Amino acid sequence: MPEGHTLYRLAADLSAAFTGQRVEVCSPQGRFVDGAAAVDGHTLDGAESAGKHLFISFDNDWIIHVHLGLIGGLRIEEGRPAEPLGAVRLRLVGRSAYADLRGAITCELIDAGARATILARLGPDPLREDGEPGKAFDRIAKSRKPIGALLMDQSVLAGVGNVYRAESLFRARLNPMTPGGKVSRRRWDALWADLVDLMDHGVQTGRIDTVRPEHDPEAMGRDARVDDHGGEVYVYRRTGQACHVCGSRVKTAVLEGRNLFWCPACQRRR
DNA sequence: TCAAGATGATCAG
DNA sequence: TGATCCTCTTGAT
Repeated sequence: MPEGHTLYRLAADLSAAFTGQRVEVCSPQGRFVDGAAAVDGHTLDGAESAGKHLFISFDNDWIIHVHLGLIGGLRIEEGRPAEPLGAVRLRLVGRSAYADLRGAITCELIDAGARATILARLGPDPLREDGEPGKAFDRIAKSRKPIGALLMDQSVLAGVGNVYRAESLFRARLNPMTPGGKVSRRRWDALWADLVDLMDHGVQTGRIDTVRPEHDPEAMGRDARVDDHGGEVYVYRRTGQACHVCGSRVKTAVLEGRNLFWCPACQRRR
């Protein structure tokens, strides 16, 4: 379930659970044995996220770089570690908690230089205080690609995934196929501010709620849907159902290899 | 029991 | 653009 807010939360939770502790590091699955051995028994200095990337730093200058991809997951549990269940790529064991990583697309050992290279590839992250929306706008304004594709491009904007893409565009009443160059600076700034707000809420609650009483009291309770991912949404995975706002049927199409959802009436192309 | 799909990204052609 | 990788859950058979 990883979009940027998930990684941000994980970094905070990992830091809270393990920072300053000597941790046991292993790879029960066997696919990260050498990397785990390089930091096993060392003190964990902290964890941070950037977009959908997670960096776990150790006192011997090695960093574990994790990208969960579509299906990866990292769970932190209290107490002594249980027998590993399933394919646990990486396990961290601290004084009173342990963490298991499964299904990640990337789990590798890197140094500070490689970390800097990864960060340099990423666009601004709405969750980071140093995120500069103007940098993303420079790319968007020059592009003829649809805004629905640009939002998913991590070199344009880091941390936004398929749910935030669909929902933020709906809330902006912006058609996903609108070319980047046709999006005004004013609309982009509003979209960015909304993403900051939505993703910050995601960090606080651990779920993606975009239909919220303070934003849209009328939509709440009318036909609000709690999606399987655990949040209340306007269009995401609501194909064929009535739009909460206008009643039109929510449409879907594949864009950038992922399912895109939008309301053809509220997000009419201008 | 098996196949499909899922909040992602990369690489070859 | 399509194939591929990673794991788990859900729904069809």
